[in-house]
Amino acid sequence: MMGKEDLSLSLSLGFAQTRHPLKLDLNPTSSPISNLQIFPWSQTFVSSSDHQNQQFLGKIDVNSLPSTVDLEEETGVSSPNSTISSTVISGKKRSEREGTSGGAGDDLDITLDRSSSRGTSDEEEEYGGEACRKKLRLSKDQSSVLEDTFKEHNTLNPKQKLALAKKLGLTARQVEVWFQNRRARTKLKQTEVDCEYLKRCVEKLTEDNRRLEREAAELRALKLSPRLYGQMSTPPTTLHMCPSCERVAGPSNHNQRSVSLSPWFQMAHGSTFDVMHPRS
DNA sequence: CATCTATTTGCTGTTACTTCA
DNA sequence: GCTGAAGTAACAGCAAATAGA
Repeated sequence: MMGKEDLSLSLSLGFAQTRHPLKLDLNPTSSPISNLQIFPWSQTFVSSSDHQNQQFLGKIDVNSLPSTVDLEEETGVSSPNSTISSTVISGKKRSEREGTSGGAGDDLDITLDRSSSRGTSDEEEEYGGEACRKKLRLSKDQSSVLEDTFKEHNTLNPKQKLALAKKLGLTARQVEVWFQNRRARTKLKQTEVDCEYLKRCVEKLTEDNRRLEREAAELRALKLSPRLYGQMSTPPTTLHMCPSCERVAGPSNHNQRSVSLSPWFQMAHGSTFDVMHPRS
């Protein structure tokens, strides 16, 4: 079984979704998320000849396509070292749809891929003619290899999928499902991290807002006091807000993070006021 | 070249099973 | 042994990309 620690190892904003990229760039320079590991393989590999694929090929020989025995595995014979139980299948729409597919691709193994483990005739025979949904538990070794492979590539091309399935004694469909679920878990974990970060941002902004409102009220009170206002060497109107960046700045230090304030303000609040890192 | 259709692939949400406290 | 929660394998449905007609 895989713990949360395992998941956290693989968190990445670079989660490769080529069609639905996760675009959440909250703060590229200071976000805690930026500390998370960005995998070098986050770009999806499509061609079997690219570099990442070759790295993968170094571990698994994808050129040796599954034998006849492997094809039999594809039809639902599960790993001998896996725990198997069965239950009545919930639905077969996809199986029916995909079971009729095939023939268009030049790689039969790949074409058969999605129709495997979906209540084929072999499977039905194995479970007494009743369509069954097998729920197996992957062994530690299988999970470990899958996890290692996922760390290198979070998607697999058909050849890699088949090779990995062969290596693990699983069906290509099982490998595909595992990777789908693994990507989903990664994304969920990342969403949780992003959510926590946004929460902290909201809390900080809320606090900043409160503090600024307090300070504005104090400034208004000071301005209404004729004695204090008359002693000011610089009128409070020397504070400006930049219309573009909306930062408060003095007359000569536009866009600086630490803003020098008028003496009357320093009296009340100290020497400087950091716009981005106000004192709490 | 534009359009249509079939196929593939990944994502999301759900279901069902396993494990564990 | 029972139970609920958490984890996860397997699935359905959908959308987007792609290839071929």
